[in-house]
Amino acid sequence: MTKASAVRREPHIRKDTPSVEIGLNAAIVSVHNDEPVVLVVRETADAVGAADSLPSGPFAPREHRTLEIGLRTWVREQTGLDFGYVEQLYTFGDRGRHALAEDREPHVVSIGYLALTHIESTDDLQRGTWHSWYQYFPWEDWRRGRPEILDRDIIPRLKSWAEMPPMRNSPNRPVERIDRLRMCFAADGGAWDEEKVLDRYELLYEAGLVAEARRDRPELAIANSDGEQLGTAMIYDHRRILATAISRVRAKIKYRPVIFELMPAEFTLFELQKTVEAILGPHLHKQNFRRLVESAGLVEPTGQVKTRTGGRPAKLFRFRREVLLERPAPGVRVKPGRA
Amino acid sequence: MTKASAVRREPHIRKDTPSVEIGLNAAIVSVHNDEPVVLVVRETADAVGAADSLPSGPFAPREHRTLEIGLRTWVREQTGLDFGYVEQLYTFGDRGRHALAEDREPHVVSIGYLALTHIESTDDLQRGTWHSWYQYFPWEDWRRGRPEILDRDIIPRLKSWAEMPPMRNSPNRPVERIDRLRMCFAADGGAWDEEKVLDRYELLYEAGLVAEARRDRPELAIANSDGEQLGTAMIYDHRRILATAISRVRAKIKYRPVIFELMPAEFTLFELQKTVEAILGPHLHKQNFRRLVESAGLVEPTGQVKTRTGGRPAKLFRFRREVLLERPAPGVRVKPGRA
DNA sequence: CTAGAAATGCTCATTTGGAGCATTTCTATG
DNA sequence: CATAGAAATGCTCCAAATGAGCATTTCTAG
Repeated sequence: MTKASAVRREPHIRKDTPSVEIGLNAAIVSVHNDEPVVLVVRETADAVGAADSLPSGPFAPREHRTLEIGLRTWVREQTGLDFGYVEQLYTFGDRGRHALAEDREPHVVSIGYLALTHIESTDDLQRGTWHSWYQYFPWEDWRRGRPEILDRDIIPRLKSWAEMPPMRNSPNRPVERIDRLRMCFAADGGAWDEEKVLDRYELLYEAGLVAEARRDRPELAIANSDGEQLGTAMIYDHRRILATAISRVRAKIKYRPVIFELMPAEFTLFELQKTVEAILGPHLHKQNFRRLVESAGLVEPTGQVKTRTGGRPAKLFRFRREVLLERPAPGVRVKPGRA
Repeated sequence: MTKASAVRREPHIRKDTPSVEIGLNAAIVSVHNDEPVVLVVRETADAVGAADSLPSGPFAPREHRTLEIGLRTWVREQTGLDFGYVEQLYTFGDRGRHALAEDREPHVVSIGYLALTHIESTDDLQRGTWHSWYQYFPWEDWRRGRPEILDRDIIPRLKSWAEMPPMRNSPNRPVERIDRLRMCFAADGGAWDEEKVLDRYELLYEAGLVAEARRDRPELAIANSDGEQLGTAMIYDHRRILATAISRVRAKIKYRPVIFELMPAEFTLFELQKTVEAILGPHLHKQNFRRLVESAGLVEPTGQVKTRTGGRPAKLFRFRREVLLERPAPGVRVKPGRA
């Protein structure tokens, strides 16, 4: 390979570049009744293979001044919802990976976004279908202890996949598979890391255990047709985008005060804790949680109290914005990997 | 706004969507002689307005099976370098933001990547131009204490920008500007957060203080033509991508063992510390750093020692891969915000 | 042989984080 | 009205992690 002499003069302007379409996809997350939920647009069920999808649409540079404006436009059109907080997650170049490989389809690159919102009104509730995110990822639901589906369905099937001789053309040696299984699913005694949602989904996809994998690589369907469905499938790569979203929120609330995007203006500390636990999984010591958020300066009392809590009235708090100016990375710094 | 009834049937396939070109850009980072460096492709200087750029090229879905393969292809072609570790950073929808707004140009969306590599040979050194990243961001260089450019040029000019009445059409109220200034640049007594590289660059861009802003919005050029250049400019949005890359590495080495991508196979703990300090800024207590990486299980001794270190010979260590299986988020957990 | 520079080993005071006991103050109920 | 039950809150204790610095060991240069 020659060196810098090979530099092309104008690498950015090529007339013969085939066109690419950009899809914008929003994982809109909220917490309702202590349940983490995501806004899905249900496709009509009369079509065969209909599946849930995230609000989404193509980026039209002439109409949308920025990617984010395009996203907000599509979401507003499809659900009527105006969300506040949004951040970009990731750009996937192979959505519905092999399924759309036919050369006549325009190649679609999809950009996933995470939006956080608080459901204020029943109106908000009816703007689409809010589904618990655990419907798509039942193995992530540790609220009632370690989910059975792990030891009953997932780990055994992944184990046999990991021990299988890797297919030709696959760069994965078996040792790597077994290691990834251990890392992602805490197979032998390791600690469960609640942030590895995406890694787990991608492992299941590679192993051909989620419906999307069988959809994209029909040759897998025969081998893995038995056994329980692992979560509800979604259209294209939307479940992967949702997995990315969950990973991101779970990581981010620890060093950015984004949890307050999910709260009303005033709340009790226990309500805040319940919301954090909805996102991360329930494992927080009540008194220590209180000490944590108060001493971090994340909240301040409003002076009001809330009665009919079932016990002693609780002080109401609000988010203390000044914390952003005081600390470099303010967030609910619960320790990772103890769900 | 109506609700879910407005859902479009096939939001992903629109024949009338204008074409978009995707640019792939690599910030290839290394550490050479304790200096953090990035691989730039220098444009010929004979053209007016020539500027440094990152290795980059358009994504061609027919030729490139994935985005990442496309990126590697362009980098190999332009520099001859094969890097190992790479991760996607962010997708920018408005590169060279207003400059290319002419409707006839194809709209370009650029995806930035971060690659980490160790410079093995002098051959690697000659594959392009390795520039210290502080050439582009002199205000990030705290190796000899707080950089003078901050108090001499940056903060005063940002202060007057923050106090200026916001332009019409701008949603920023002055109070927000002053707060962002405080957050990003630790204006009054706050702690400098070494991870906020991108935030600082974007603030300078908005304030019209970097050359790219004057290039994209010529009306700013008059107001801000005086004063020192703030760092070397780059083509399109490449400096923004580099800022994103620096932010990401600085954050990531704290919870992922990516620092070892920058190291040779064997190294002394002090060499490791120097590399970390090159990335983060120098502020580490030697003995505690050693305790940190050893007790975290990040490294293991090879049994060899390295002499001619200028003093007592140093034990050689290597990265201990098993740590990935043992800990959820292994990294050099130095405290944030103390550079 | 000696000074200087690094590498290494250890100690000590603080801070932070995990657990649990004890008290206070509501609501629901007989 | 008195009492049980449920939460909210206040505090204490202990162990682990972190920040600083002193002391020793073992090279190289001169």
